[in-house]
Amino acid sequence: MNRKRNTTLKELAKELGLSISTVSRALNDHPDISTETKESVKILAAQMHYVPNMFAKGFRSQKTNIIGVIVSNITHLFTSTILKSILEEAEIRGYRVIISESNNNEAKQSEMLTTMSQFGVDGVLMSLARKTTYVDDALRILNRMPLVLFDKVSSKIPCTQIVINEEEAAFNAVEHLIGLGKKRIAIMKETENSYNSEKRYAGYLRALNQYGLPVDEKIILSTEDISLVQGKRLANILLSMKNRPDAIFAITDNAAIGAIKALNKFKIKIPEEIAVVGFSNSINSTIISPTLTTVDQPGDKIGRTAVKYLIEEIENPKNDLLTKTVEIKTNLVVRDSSFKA
Amino acid sequence: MNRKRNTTLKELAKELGLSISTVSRALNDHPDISTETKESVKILAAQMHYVPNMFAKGFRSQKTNIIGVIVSNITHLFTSTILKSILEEAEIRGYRVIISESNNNEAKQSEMLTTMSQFGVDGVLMSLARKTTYVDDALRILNRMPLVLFDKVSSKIPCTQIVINEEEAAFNAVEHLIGLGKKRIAIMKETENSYNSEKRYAGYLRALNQYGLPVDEKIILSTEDISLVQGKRLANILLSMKNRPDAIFAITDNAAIGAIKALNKFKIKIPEEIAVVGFSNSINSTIISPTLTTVDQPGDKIGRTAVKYLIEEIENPKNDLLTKTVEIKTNLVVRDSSFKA
DNA sequence: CTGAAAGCGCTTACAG
DNA sequence: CTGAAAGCGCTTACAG
Repeated sequence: MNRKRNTTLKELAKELGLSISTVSRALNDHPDISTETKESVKILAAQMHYVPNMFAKGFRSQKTNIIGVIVSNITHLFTSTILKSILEEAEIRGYRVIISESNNNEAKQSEMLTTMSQFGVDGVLMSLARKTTYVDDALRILNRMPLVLFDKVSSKIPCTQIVINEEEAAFNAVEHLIGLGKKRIAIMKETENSYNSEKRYAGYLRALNQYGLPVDEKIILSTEDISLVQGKRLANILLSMKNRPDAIFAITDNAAIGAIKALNKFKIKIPEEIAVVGFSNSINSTIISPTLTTVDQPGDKIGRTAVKYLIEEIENPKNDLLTKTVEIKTNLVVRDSSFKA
Repeated sequence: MNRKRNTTLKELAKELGLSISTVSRALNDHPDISTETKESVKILAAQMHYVPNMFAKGFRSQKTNIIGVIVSNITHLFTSTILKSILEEAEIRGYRVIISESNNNEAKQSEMLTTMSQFGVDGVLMSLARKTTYVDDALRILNRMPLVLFDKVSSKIPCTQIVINEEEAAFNAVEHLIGLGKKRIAIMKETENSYNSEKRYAGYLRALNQYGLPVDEKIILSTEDISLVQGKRLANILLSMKNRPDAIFAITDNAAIGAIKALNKFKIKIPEEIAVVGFSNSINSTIISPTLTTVDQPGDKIGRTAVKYLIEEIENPKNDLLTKTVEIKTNLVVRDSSFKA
């Protein structure tokens, strides 16, 4: 079949008996052009369904109005919520978005950065792949365009970073458990020292210290992949102890839900015998029984803030490299898994 | 700060004392160029971190290798699963992806189509906004580039459409309930006649007919927004009947889960008194208690298939407009909400 | 085997 | 108020 080509400035110009320059200016509301000319040009443009070719435009002006976004896994609700707000906020500000997934693969992530650069995006938003150690590509990108990190960040990359108040959020969660009278609070965290896991662990320790509770290594559990299955497994370990904990703080909802499933199986009363608190406020936290107390991370706000800072840097390139860290406040959502009946 | 610009062919050419043409050809492995020249060009290109400017390239060749994707809501797991596979499959085939959300807003959807066209994407993948009636913009796009619809489709748009076997899937689900000995099966569906809801309803009716069960309008419930809350509400209506159903087929997992929550509240035994089957195999279906029997929609396969057909049409534009409908098979996942103990 | 030149669709400094 | 011309970075038919 024969595809129609898009209408071009040239065709409009020919049709109107004007020059391409004039048509271009008329469409862009240049003050030099007379109102009547503008009028007639716009009418014909609408009639012929003229849409400017953004490639030509961006190519010419060295500005594409495209933002590149790199995340590890788009199917995580937290991630897709952030993406949704990025799409919305970017669109409001006149930018389009190209999304890539690294799948937590560092090599892939580097490759995506290169691709972004090929496409001449005006800036990049990125949440780092787990265990990212090689940051040279990110640094090279940073030399060419603004880069803003969010959620999974790294101090090795001197750029604006948008995070939640991880430490404080964890502190609040544990403090809440202490407020319920819990004295032996286990934690389920990640083995490797991801930014997020480390901060949450720090908040846990601070809460115990501040309220004079002993820190017991035996109930500080770590796992590589902090998933539902691992939550179950770790909960079973806790249940097998003579000196069981009376509360569990899991640094992800999935692990917390796995723990609840394990506790339910053994008919442990939640929260009376063991209270459980998660982190993320995923949908599942309202589906599980009992419903899960958890930290709500405002993905929406994270996305919008990241876009705001990135576009600010794109449009005001005068600023020097700034390593600003922006903390977004979270909220503890108390539900049945920790509610003192 | 001073951003570095990307290295260009011109710079490479100057450095090497070659013409731009030769450098371009060397990089593209043109047969005319000598091995040594290619070698030296490629070495310098790597050293100087040369990345081709895709804008210039696409602009010149009238091919961007970008696919536009329009979905209604990226945060639905089913949608993000499809998107994930679209990203993967497109990348394998050398395409990048621009994603837009319509938020089920028809005007927004039209706008997105125009934007896609502005960016000169090579083709568009789209899942229609609910209640889409105005298809002129889609038809215009179709005149300019290949368009493939998936999931939410419309017979008004003559293009390749990727769907699941909605009718058969619903038939199988209801047949399964009948196999358990259920004789009075309620359905929760959508008020408006979306493609998906209609097909599932048709499957429901066919199963009842085929097994000689009466169709009772009173237990055929419709709602505009087939959500968890609505599922609860409709379940309460069913429970208030003198002649209660012994099974519920909800055309979405959310509604099914809402129903289960309502039944749990009234201590109705699931599946003995009332069995429940949903549709989607969302994560929640394994979190709810009892776990939910549901139709697994292979989002992954839908995405890959859509990309495959679209790129096929992009790269072989000779084919005439073809209204092919591709059906992806689904699977009934039987869990506790319908398992005869 | 290599180069000069045109051109993709647009914007914009320059000239009138 | 309008137009001719250059140029963004690349590819490719044409010439040698």
